[in-house]
Amino acid sequence: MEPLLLYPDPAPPVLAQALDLAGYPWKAAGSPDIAIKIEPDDGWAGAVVSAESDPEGAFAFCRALRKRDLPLEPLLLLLNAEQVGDLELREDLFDDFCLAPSHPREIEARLKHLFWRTGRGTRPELVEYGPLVLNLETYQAAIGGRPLDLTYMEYELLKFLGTHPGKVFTRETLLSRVWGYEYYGGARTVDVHVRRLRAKLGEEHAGLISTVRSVGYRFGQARWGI
Amino acid sequence: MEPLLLYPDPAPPVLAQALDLAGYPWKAAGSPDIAIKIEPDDGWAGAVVSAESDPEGAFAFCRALRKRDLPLEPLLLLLNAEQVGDLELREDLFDDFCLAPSHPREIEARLKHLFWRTGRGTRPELVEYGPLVLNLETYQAAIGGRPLDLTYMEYELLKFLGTHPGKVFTRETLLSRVWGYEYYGGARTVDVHVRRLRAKLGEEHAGLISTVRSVGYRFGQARWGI
DNA sequence: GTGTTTGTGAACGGCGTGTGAACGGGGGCA
DNA sequence: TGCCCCCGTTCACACGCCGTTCACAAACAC
Repeated sequence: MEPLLLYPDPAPPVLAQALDLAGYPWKAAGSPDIAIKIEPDDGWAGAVVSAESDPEGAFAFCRALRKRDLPLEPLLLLLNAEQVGDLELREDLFDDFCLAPSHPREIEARLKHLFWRTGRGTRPELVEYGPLVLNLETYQAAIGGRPLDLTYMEYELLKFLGTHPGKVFTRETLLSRVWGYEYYGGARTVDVHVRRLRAKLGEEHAGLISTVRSVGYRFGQARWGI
Repeated sequence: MEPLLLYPDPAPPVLAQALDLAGYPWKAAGSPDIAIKIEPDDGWAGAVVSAESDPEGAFAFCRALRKRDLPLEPLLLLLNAEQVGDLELREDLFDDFCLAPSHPREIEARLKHLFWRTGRGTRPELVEYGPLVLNLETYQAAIGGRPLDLTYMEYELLKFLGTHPGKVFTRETLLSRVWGYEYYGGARTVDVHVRRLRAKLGEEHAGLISTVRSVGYRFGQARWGI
């Protein structure tokens, strides 16, 4: 996804943190000239402008973005509560605004709605580990760009393992976490599913799931930290 | 100026006070039926819906307003901070939202911006995906240029799926989002509608709706980017 | 070498889904 | 007011996928 353009530079820590949390890439610029200079080839996904510390500069920044050949949108404006009056007669400079103290989830929700409005759709929720990608919204998986045709339980198992890379799980743990707490089946069921997963991952990536003898299974490389 | 439509009835005191302060006339209604009954000849200027006390009812109210021949807009939604997550998959139900405790001046500013925005028509009237085209204004559908003769529920289902291409929905989700929250019917109803949709789409395009076993249905192909 | 643990192939059976058909309520029309 | 058609809903049944289990072979530990 293309990055969001932020103002000012450095961006307000709360804003940067909120965007990182929501998974939006971003770059900050302190002036329209710099924004052009660091603009990616694919352009900006949108802009988030904070008018909290320097209102004049912020509005000038917005105006510059709107005057481009391809007006930058969507544009989200961050304000202090006392600055609401400043919005008057500046309706064309922004698409939505957010009042401080702005909660990260409000910023995220506003960006989401803005992207939906402008027809760009939202980003899919992905689980990634090396060449493996799981799309949680579409229930599809791919390894090295090749789509995987997984059954429901295979997908659920791989999703669980993929969200806890490096960690070793016993069969009992997997049964309770993936199959459900009330599950009373044989532990060998896990083995069979792991085998089928390895087969579908292909010889090249079968090693992504490793066996820890007398314990259980591990996805990805062992972690030595944390 | 035409009045704003408020929900619920009686309207939250803070909201009523904010609108009075800003000089917006308004009327409150507790249900879509009442809203129609007390609607002025010139129609509503817009709506402000509070989801703070009764989220279920509020969203149902929004949906009813959007399903009218002339969808009511703009629609401003008032929420508690914890309800932000509820906005997911409901992007089409509102044009802007405002988090409690909402300051009167924020509500005023948002209404002002909404009116400025909607003066220029921002809501999409077409839903397109590949060969499929849905005209939201005329309630007509076409696939590959060939008109589709869809019933009301078929159209609503296809519209919902078509506005979220690639995403998998459970039958329960579809029932609540397309049929309505208060719906308590069998999940197999969805199956039958999907079957009829596939039949009307024709053998060539029946694959547009794919079954995800043990989960639900997906429209169109998965998106791996953006 | 022996015992335990895991990989492998195959078969069973349940459950989720597709399919055809029928019911029944609501709206249009006479 | 009565009729009839449309359409949303529900039911019964069949099919096939897929989760589960088993028996046996292979690998590893001691």
